Amino acid sequence: MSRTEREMLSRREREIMDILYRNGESSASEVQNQLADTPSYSATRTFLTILANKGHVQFRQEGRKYIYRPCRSKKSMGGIALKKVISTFYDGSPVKAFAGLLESSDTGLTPEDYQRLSKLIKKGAKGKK
Amino acid sequence: MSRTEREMLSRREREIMDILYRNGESSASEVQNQLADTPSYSATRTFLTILANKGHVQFRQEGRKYIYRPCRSKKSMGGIALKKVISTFYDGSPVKAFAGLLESSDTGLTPEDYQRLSKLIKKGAKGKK
DNA sequence: TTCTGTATGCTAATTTATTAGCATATGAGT
DNA sequence: ACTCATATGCTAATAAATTAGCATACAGAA
Repeated sequence: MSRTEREMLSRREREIMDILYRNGESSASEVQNQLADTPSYSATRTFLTILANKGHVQFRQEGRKYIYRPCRSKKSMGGIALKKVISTFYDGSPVKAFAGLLESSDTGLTPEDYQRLSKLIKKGAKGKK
Repeated sequence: MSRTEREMLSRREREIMDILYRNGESSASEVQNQLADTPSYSATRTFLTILANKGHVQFRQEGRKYIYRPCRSKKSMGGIALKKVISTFYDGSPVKAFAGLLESSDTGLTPEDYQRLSKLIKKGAKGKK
């Protein structure tokens, strides 16, 4: 299997990866219940097995069931996903992306968040010089 | 066609939408050339037509060719995509996402960027109180 | 023990996505 | 006018994704 084939996820596969990233780890039936247009249990299992074979998820046995989780870290995958969005919608500029986020009316950011952000930026700017 | 059906894009459809969002607008052959594993021209056309029927893209005739572009704005779609990534990988916290971005070694941010960000945050915090 | 609910493994059917092919139109250059 | 390159529209074939079904195992309750 070529690299691009391993990377290439179908819709359901992507959905499942997203669920696993959100949850950290899940059993097959937990995944099934969180899938849109809930498919059969065996359909769900099929995808989990495919994902395991492709090396995207690993699992451990716990009692009678398998618990699945992504192989690669949430953090590193998040970074990749973020960069892709920024590249597609914000001309590759993180600043533009962030500006867009801030100017939406319901940022959901608390005053504390703003403080934290200020700190992060100061720290970043310092590391730069 | 149900709403979820219209929303549901296949891999190629998604790829094409991303290209159109990045470019703003494109002819069929421009799209074709930017697709991974370049498919035939007619395959490309098929997808563009499907996307038009689903209401995701519109087109105008220019000379002898059609120029396609997304129906919905880059800005609003970017916001949605960003929120999805933040929800999947950063516990729904924009602050966490931004922190992750800043701490990666190659942020690509210039000192000017840091200044701009500071300003944005100050402005945001002000609007808040 | 026996029944029940929920696991897994494997297989096969169906639906969807993806592709190429062909007929046809049109503008540009010779 | 004729040819070439490049459009579009439509259709049909191929490949991949998605689904359900069935056999089986095993833990816990009756």
